[in-house]
Amino acid sequence: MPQASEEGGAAKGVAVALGLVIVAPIGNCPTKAIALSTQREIARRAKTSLKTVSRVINRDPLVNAETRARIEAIIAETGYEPSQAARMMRSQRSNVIGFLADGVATTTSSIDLVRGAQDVAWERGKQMMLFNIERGTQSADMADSQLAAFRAEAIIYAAIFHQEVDIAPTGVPHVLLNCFDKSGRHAAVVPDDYQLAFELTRIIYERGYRRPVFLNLGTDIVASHLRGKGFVDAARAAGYEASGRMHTAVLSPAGAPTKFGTRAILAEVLGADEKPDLILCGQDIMAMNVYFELGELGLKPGRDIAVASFDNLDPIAGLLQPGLSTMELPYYDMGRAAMTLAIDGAKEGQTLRLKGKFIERHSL
Amino acid sequence: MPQASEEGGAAKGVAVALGLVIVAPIGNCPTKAIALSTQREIARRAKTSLKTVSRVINRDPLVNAETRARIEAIIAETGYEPSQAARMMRSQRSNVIGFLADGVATTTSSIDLVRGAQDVAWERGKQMMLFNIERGTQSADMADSQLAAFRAEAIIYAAIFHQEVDIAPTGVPHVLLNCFDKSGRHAAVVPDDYQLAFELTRIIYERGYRRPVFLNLGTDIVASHLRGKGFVDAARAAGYEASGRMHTAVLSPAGAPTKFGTRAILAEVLGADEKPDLILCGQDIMAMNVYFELGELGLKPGRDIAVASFDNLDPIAGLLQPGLSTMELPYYDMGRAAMTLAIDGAKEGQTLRLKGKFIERHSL
DNA sequence: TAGCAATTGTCTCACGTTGTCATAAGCGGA
DNA sequence: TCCGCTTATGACAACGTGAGACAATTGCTA
Repeated sequence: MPQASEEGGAAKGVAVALGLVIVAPIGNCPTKAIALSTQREIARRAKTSLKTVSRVINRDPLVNAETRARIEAIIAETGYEPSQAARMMRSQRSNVIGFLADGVATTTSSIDLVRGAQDVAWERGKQMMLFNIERGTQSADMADSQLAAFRAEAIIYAAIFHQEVDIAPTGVPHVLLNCFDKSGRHAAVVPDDYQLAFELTRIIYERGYRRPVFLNLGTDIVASHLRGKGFVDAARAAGYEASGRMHTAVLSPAGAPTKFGTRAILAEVLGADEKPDLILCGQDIMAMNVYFELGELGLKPGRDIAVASFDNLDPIAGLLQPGLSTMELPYYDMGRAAMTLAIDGAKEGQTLRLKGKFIERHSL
Repeated sequence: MPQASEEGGAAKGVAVALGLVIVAPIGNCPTKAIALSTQREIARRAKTSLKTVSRVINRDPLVNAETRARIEAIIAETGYEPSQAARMMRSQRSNVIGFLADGVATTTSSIDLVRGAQDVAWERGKQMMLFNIERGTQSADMADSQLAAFRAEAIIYAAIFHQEVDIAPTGVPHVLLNCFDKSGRHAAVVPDDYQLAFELTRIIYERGYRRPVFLNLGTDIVASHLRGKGFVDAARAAGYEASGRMHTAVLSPAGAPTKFGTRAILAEVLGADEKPDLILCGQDIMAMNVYFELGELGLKPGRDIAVASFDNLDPIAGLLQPGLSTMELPYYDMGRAAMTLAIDGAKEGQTLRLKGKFIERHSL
């Protein structure tokens, strides 16, 4: 901590010197009672037996209402919580579900994967243990060890973008989130990228746009292929051929820092005879880039040319001017679905594809 | 005695044979061995005692090298991990540090708070249990209960922006992260907002800018006050009076969806006799807004007028065109510092202020 | 008075691990 | 042969919880 500057006035040196002495009065917390450690202690205070306390905690009906109330009062007063460690020992069930977030937590929208999973875990009385890892590094091994040490009952493995992964099966069932295993060894929850693109394209044609250009993600991206298909199919369903209207607008390989090729593509398509009436971007960040590049060309999104996208990335999509109309990826529901599969069990290789939602703003 | 009978005599071969027969259909996973459950089981396979296995696992030197190798081989082969639950029971130490992220995880940069804390936890052999909560809701109570059930040794409470909070003391020590308690009941780790603004302003004047305008955050924001002071002080240190150059550019109260008042302020200051040569924004998102509004006024940031900001928000700061020069908030180091305090203990009311770093791009 | 239900308590065990203490084997010296 | 010592290993208890078996007590009814 080289950058730290410390506060605390003149007492600093003294306090450090007296560290041990100062520790003693820490327990003097006036607002809340001291947390008691055991049921035995509760029983002692309630002047009853250990077994009766156990009965109350485990909702055994064979307890007198008055006794139950007395014990519950003491439990509430002392803030006692049964020891998870002891419960895990006794019951031989950990109730722990691991969540390995592979780089996930560095983007805002995929936080919703975590939130969805955690909400379900709470609803179902499970403990979710979350680890931010990077695949192939020490962090992944450490997370695995810790989950093994806690005897996790299932593990959710979440990827940062929709991709294929190779996760070796172990003793505990895995659920792949935002990724899948080609061999079908694990259950998976992924966004329905085909549907996302089909639905957005349907809306685009329905609103009268006829010359959309799709600036798609890199060809090594799973979503890219699926969305391209959805785009073309929806156009055909509307009676138009759009297969020539797709461009690859991400130059960097998957996982590397993003390099967009939007500038050159925009120059080309905007210079053509038949000018596009809409730019469909593979992701909101690309759309932001396109906003700037259109601005430099003197074009205002939403007025001179429409823009649409995928992600609904908070807070960018809402803060762009005009607000970006975009297909929201169903991350929260995906998180919920993955945790549900993890708890209830899934058929081997079962894959859930979740639909997205169109978020309307003013760029379309 | 039951161990002795299992180990000895003619039953041995049979037991092993049966063992293989039984194990085979259970663990039909070809890639990795079956995870065994207990040290007793390891001992049985190694034909040794429970205690000797325990010694090997706990690096007790009083074990014959040959015996150690034999046991370690079996442990490696089976992928055995000691049960945390049992260890917690036996040692009466949980090694668990709670991390309550109050809305934190919904912004990218503050993920670094989590990363920093988790890295230190790993380095120190602690288990960090992370909960995304919202203060005052059920989620906060549930997280508290779970941490109590796991007998967490300390709790880190992280806020989404630098603010004062009121956390009642409980039995376990708290470390406040990105927030503080006015009464000084808890240790705290916060960004040194005064330094951030002072340093950025110093650089601004050093580069020859003389008419900066500071579009500060809302007046109810702690950082706002501190940065305003740093701004004015640094200007004075450079020989200029800047107290009249500050505006409040966030109209919404803290925590509510952001409403910027930048448009009106820009119109005013750009219409004045003495036009500003630099717009200093309170946060990168505001800077993004300012980019758009300057664009609509026909001004290009970095060319016609400089822009600087606070946050280094990924990926916005790098993707704006031109890239945004901004003061990075030291979230990763703050997370590390908070976990260090949580593990090693902190003086009551101790406050750590961490300095930020200037990230140079092309808007300045 | 016996019989019964409701309530509470006693006692025991098991979960997996590890600290304490005890035991066993080997070996040199008296 | 015995003692003292080292090295290696094993037996046992206890952490907090929850469950079963069963006894004890009270109050009520047949």
